[in-house]
Amino acid sequence: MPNSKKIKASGAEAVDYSVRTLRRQIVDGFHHPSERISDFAVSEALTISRTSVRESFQKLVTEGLLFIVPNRGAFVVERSPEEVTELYEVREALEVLAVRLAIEKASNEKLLSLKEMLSVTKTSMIEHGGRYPVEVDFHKSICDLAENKELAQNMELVNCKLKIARRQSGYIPERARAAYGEHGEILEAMIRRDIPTAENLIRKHLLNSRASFQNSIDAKRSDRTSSIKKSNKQPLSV
Amino acid sequence: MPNSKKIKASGAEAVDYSVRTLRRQIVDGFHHPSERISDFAVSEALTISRTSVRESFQKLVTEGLLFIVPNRGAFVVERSPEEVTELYEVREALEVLAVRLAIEKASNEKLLSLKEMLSVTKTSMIEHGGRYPVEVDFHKSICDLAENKELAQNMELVNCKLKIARRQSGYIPERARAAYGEHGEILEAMIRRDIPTAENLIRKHLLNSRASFQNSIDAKRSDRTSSIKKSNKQPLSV
DNA sequence: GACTTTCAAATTGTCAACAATCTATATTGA
DNA sequence: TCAATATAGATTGTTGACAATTTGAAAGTC
Repeated sequence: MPNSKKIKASGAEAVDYSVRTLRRQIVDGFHHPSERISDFAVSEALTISRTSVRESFQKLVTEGLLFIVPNRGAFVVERSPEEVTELYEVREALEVLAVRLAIEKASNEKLLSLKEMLSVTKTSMIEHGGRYPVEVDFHKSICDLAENKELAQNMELVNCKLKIARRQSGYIPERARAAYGEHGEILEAMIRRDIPTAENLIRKHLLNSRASFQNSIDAKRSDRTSSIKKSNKQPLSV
Repeated sequence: MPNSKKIKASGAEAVDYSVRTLRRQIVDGFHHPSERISDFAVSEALTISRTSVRESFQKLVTEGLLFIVPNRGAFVVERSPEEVTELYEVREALEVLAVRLAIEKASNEKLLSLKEMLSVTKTSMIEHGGRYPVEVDFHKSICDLAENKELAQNMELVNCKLKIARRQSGYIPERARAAYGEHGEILEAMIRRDIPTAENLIRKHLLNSRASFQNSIDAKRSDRTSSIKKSNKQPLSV
């Protein structure tokens, strides 16, 4: 278990420390779905008490990343293809709302600065050999412009779950490039304050993302017999 | 503190017991917004350990019902009018999705049985002197028909938060009657499999609900000086 | 009298230990 | 050899206790 920080959090932060560490480890694929996570092991790794770890387990259960079987322990949630479809359905509803609110609320300056950021991202993408840097999250930016914390929280949870599911598929450079183009189109519609077009575009964008993801899963499944280890690379929010 | 059940939950259920009890108490208004809840007091009332109560606090924080100030304790979340607006915006997105999915998935039998239930509810409403019985939740039924657990979970959390906020307003019989009529119209459109109309109707319905709620709040605020205690009645999901 | 300082009671954050439960190995019997 | 049982080890669920922090009243100062 990688302890990026062994520094014990002072005050009331042991639980928070545990939550942050475990969430990152699960999202980054250090703990794979259906794996059991021992509270004792975590408490030793983070040098905090089991009590704090168990409190963090409860938070992660509510976030939908873990489930607890009584007297058996905590396990990383594994999602069926049907559940991934459900996640995409909810995500679409939330993202469409985000786009609409962002159009209604965001100033021209903010939209143009996002466009500028997108352009920088494109350059950066070329430099990284076609790799779309995750730290610049287009969808997160839109959500911020929507200025709705409830929406942000719901989107965060849904996208976190999707990110975990998406780890099964590898990184697809063509899809990342296509996604960049689609982001640009959506933003152009937003700058024109054209709500219907922007909503349609984000719907199509998410449909493409979903199709690419599910194709990739199906492809992986067909050559499951090969012993090639699954990619450890970071999946994207595209 | 009312202990509806003093029976100690066996196995790994102490936390769950605490979560259910506290959630109900908060939603039912036994604990008002901004009130501090002492883990020690709860542990004594439920005859379980503080550890279990504290684990349940973490769950309720993630659900958005509590917030924790380090070394100060847990407090019931209080929502500003702006945050209520945010909740309604997200609720609308989720409910519209629920209606669409329900139209796509539900059988005629299920829709007609819901219509039947609505009719029974109307009769029951008249018997109860215009009081819309909460146990029959139209919106929850639609959500069940949508067959999307992720959606159900998000809606549950959002509606739970709205229920708490709505406690500030009293029960408005006229609104309940109007809501009943609107529910009927929505259902008729669903039976006709008319997605656009059903979506428009649910949007209008939620807009009306929101307007009624906010008017009621404003009215209450204007005669805040009167010492009449706020109603302890159960608010509705209309 | 108003304002700071001190200090004790109360509450929270954390921990280590005990009891209950599960798991996996070893043993027994056919 | 295989299945069923017994048992020891490991893991979880729960508890009470200790340390750290906050609160609020009492005492002291200007």
